[in-house]
Amino acid sequence: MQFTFRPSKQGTNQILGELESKVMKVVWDKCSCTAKDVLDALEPDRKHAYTTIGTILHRLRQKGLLTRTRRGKAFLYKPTISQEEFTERITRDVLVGLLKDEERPILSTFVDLLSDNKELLEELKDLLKRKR
Amino acid sequence: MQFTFRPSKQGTNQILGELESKVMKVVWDKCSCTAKDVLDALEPDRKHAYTTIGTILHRLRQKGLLTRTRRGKAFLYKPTISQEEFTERITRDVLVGLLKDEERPILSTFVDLLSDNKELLEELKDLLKRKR
DNA sequence: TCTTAATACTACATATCGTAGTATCACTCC
DNA sequence: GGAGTGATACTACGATATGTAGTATTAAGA
Repeated sequence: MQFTFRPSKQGTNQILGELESKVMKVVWDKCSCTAKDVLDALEPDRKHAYTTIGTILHRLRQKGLLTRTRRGKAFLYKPTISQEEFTERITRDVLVGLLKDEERPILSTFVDLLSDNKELLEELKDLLKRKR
Repeated sequence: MQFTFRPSKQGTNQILGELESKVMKVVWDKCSCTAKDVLDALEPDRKHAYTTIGTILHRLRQKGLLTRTRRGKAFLYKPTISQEEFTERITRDVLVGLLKDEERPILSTFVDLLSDNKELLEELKDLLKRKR
């Protein structure tokens, strides 16, 4: 999967569109559900057309994030990857992307950003110790 | 400046379009130049229309990456930020974007990625030591 | 086989980026 | 100080991503 990362956004929204994000969250939450289920779960947000959800579900399948199986008249959508795995993969890919450029001051910038946060700093030190 | 980061691309191309990237590189390289200069510098690549460069230059100004001053008949374009500063800023913003999500396993993933590279690992340790 | 819920297909809007044509502007030279 | 022309502004089209939803078609189940 090829994606773009939007640092200014939040969570999965940094990768997916707003509605795509919401839909994925519902499917992750329910583990497997129909388009109708998604529509109902989204309802508190705003009323979307049934077909809008269908389109989003279709696109998420194209992106490889969902599969589906028929259940009676409708389809049952399932994530191909857990939210945790998704987050991990994104984190990894973004970092790999950053590390590609050897001119990029990623180490110093990273440590710099962590400076404000003692806990993270300690955690990083621990991780490094364990690497030895 | 709001941007999207494309991990799969290379260098400034992770942020800017392909042509935008090439144009910025020329301007950074020459420190200041006209549209004509850019066109000539790009020539080895491929022949673009003069007006295409104009459009790109205009968009880069909109993005706050270039300013210009008149020099005779033409304008002289200058970067508002050095390539190093740009790279730094991008690196910083992307990392901040990653750190926003506390569920994101950024530390462990980072250390993991560095595992293959003894030098980087050492550099990181040094940076941390100096932080104390 | 018919009904109808559900999906597929199509389409429009906005945004970004590559592309370039036409209209207009402003130096510079006579 | 007017004309010529090089340079820029404005406009526009195509492609892709995303939100949106209407219409056409399909297939489950009675």
